[in-house]
Amino acid sequence: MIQTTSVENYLKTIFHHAGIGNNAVTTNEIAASLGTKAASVTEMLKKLSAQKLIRYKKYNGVTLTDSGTKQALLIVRKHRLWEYFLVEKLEFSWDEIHEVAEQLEHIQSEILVERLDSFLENPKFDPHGDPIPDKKGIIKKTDLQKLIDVTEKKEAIVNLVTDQPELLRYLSKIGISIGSKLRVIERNTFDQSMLLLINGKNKVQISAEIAHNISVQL
Amino acid sequence: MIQTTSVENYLKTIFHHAGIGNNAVTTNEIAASLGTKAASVTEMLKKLSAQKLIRYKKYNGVTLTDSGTKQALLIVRKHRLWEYFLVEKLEFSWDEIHEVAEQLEHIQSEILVERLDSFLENPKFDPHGDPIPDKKGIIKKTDLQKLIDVTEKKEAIVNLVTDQPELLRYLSKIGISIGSKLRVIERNTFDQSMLLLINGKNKVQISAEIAHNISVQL
DNA sequence: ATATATTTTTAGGCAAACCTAAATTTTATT
DNA sequence: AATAAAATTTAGGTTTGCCTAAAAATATAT
Ligand SMILES: [Mn+2]
Ligand SMILES: [Mn+2]
Ligand SMILES: [Mn+2]
Ligand SMILES: [Mn+2]
Repeated sequence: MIQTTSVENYLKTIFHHAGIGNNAVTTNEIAASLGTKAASVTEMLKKLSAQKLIRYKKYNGVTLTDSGTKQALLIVRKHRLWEYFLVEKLEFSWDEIHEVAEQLEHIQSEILVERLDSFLENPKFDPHGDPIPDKKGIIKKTDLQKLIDVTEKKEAIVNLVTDQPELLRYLSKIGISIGSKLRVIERNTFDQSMLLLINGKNKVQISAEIAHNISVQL
Repeated sequence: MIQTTSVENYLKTIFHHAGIGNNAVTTNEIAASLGTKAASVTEMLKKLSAQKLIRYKKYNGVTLTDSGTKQALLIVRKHRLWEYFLVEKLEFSWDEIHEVAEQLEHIQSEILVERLDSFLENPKFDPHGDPIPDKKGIIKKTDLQKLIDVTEKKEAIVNLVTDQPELLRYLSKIGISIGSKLRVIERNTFDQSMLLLINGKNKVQISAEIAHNISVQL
């Protein structure tokens, strides 16, 4: 079944908020995430439920069904493939791509997705380090840990950052990108901020807020 | 001003039907072209007119204003750039691209269009031979003539074909593509059908209907 | 010139997706 | 357990873009 852009955005939002455990997602979370009001969300949840894309019991939040998950994964696949395309082929920077990918992810054409995937040589991660689901919706999972949890003196490689333009521009400014080698020189126990050595060159102090949005591999 | 997909499709349709002279386009023509009803068109014409995208006087058809033309040209530019991309980069065939381009043409991002144009190395014609307007909306005009008007014994190069999937598949089947060299061996004066020699190799008989949809350069 | 046919517009409705305000249910606090 | 607060749902509207049926205007044919 072909869905409207709106339905696709609801599915994607529920998918992202449910996390790996497919936990129940609340009406308010969805509303906040989509920039709509709770009343509008309730209305849409009834429609999604009628289509068996979600399990919905009044006042109890929602979970995606297998069908809903499958559709959400396809949208995520398209979003991330397009982001990869924009960076690798069209020379966009990583903070410019999300908004455009939000539009491109809704283009309906199976052949387009598969040809794009081939053209890009089947990338496994998007420019922010998020895994790209394969045609069947399977996501490669890597074991990452948040930079905020890395102990003093340890070294780590940046593998994933949160896709938020402001954060991304800031990271670019201080010289952090996917693949950067970080050494945690010092952790401030008061505010959780940390002093980093980036690629063995520059020392930079980052807030806990920033450290929460960077994931690394030791 | 950002327009809805629907408004963009109306502008594009009016643009295509108005032709080079910016002739008035009728309500029924638009309805037929968009697969909507005349009543819906009338309603939309009022909105376009209120936005000064068209000149509209009841019962008199419409013409695009400069602003309307400019917007239509941008959509046409995007449509044709995406078609070029699909064929040249993603290995689509010329009959598979129109529907996808109908969706892609509505992606709103100026930077995307310009980066795509650069990535494709500023193509001047799409896969059917239609000229791609440049950033300013300027279209390269070539002097072509319809194959139906080519006199017996003459040779001509195929430069443009109508973007209709069924026609395109048929042309592929009989070996006609952009750049093919055609010799008009014989014209049937009864039904206007013609016998062609394609690239000096194959002889093929085509109907007047087909000949109307091929344009050539002598 | 009048009658007929065609085109276009108007009037009244519908579905999708949003909204605000009010009612209801659930959760948290005393 | 009763009350207050927060979350969710319901009720009633709005806008966009479509529809059918009827009315009005224009074009065509006798
Ligand atoms: Mn993104
Ligand atoms: Mn989206
Ligand atoms: Mn096309
Ligand atoms: Mn379109």
